[in-house]
Amino acid sequence: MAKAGHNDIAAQLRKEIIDGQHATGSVLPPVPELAARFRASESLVSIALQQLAADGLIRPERGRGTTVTWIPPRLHSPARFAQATREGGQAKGAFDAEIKAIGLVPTHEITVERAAPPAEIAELLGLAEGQDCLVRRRRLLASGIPMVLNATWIPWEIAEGTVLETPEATIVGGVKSALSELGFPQVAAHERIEVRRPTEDEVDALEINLNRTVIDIVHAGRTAEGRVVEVTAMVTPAHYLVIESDFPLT
Amino acid sequence: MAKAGHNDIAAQLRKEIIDGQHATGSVLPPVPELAARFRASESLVSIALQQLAADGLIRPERGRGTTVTWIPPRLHSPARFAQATREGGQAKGAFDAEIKAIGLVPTHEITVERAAPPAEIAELLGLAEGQDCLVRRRRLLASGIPMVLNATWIPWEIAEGTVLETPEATIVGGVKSALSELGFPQVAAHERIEVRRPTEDEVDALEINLNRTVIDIVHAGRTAEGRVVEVTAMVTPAHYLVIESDFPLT
DNA sequence: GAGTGGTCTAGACCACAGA
DNA sequence: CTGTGGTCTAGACCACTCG
Repeated sequence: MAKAGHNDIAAQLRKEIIDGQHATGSVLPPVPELAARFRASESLVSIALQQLAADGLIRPERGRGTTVTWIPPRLHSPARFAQATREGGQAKGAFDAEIKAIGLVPTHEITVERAAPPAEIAELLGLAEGQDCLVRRRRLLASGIPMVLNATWIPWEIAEGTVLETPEATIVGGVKSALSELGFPQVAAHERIEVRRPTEDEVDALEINLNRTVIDIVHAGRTAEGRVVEVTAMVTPAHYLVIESDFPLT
Repeated sequence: MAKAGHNDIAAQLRKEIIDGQHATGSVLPPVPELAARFRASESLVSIALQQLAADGLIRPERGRGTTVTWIPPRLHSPARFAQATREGGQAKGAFDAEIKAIGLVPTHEITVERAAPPAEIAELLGLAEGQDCLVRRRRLLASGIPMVLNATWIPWEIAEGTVLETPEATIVGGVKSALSELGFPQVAAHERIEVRRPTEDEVDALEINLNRTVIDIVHAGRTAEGRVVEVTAMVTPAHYLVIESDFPLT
């Protein structure tokens, strides 16, 4: 291997990982070994590894080594995230299927709690200060690698004492169906997609590098009367998602 | 200023820039000065500056200094990129208005040429190998800072000899209206949104850091017969864009 | 304790812009 | 020629994991 800069080292390793020479879950050679291979200092190799970590290809851990965390084909929402959440059961099923298809093991963590929504969510829901929500939080993982953070906020007065409080398992038909049966059928939705740096909480929950970018999708569903009865916020590391949609032109 | 790590230095400078202590277009203090201020080595400051450059807040240039390139409020597409391109004239106007509103000067570069589409575009347009397109490329800048790269591909057999070949100025009513008048009214569109690392060409054209992420939106408009007559690819550095959309739930 | 990655420094050297 | 940022090194030191 000829003398290389940190961009070259990163590019070469990136290529090798994507080409499958380092399987997801395997451990890269230690830094001193890579340094020898590329005839570069260990500092240089470290910088290259940080770059790959920012892309989500690897996860270096002190004392343990550098694990490959690349998820080969991108997770994509064939129709659109909206459509996926529309049918809760299927959304879970779709995630499971996509992860299984690439040979990884999908897992889910679901928590349900009562909490005050952040200002942005409260505004979308038209809630005043002090009005709580039911929050359904989900964390989706592929073979232990966190891939998606998902939080659905529903006004407490709507959700209290209903099936929505069920934490375990997926609500059959999804949150939107459940809300519909409770008398709040949704007819339209608004979505806001943003690409940004992760918050500290997201860095922890998604176990990602500080320099990774995330996609933040905020989805608000409203009834025929115009009331927003559900806001779902999804955060996922940027390179995991391709969004596709079809729509009519007027 | 207490002793700081590179993340601290980057965070502090980021805060100062966003708070307006360093105006867009101004030049940051030189590296040795910042190093003294933060009681850190120059190498450390360099790393911090690279981090900010990857976020698009600054553009360090050898010999010249480090220019602040932050665009304060985010450029956002109120309805959706699709809607903006639908009305070409207005899209240009909307960009101009948003840039002017934050005190910067919008400029445009438009080129029109005949070229072979890349494989992905050709497939969307249903073109065989060797069939050319008319390409209308636009580069939108705010006070000299490139913000958007835009390429519209139209099959040559449709565009040849029409108003679409007009390079200067915006086609009144936009490309979609022009196509409609040529007998190809569009009734629906497909969009694919992806967040990724920039290509080398994009790094040059957008004058961005290698580590910056870009948003890539590919928009395909089709007629009632199902023929795709126009594909528009838009690339913009990630933090410049917030996408919003409204749609019905069925 | 040995080996992992993470951070930082001091300094060398380079590429480039501008007076 | 001076000052700018960019890259790289060698090595010190640290935090962590695992046997």
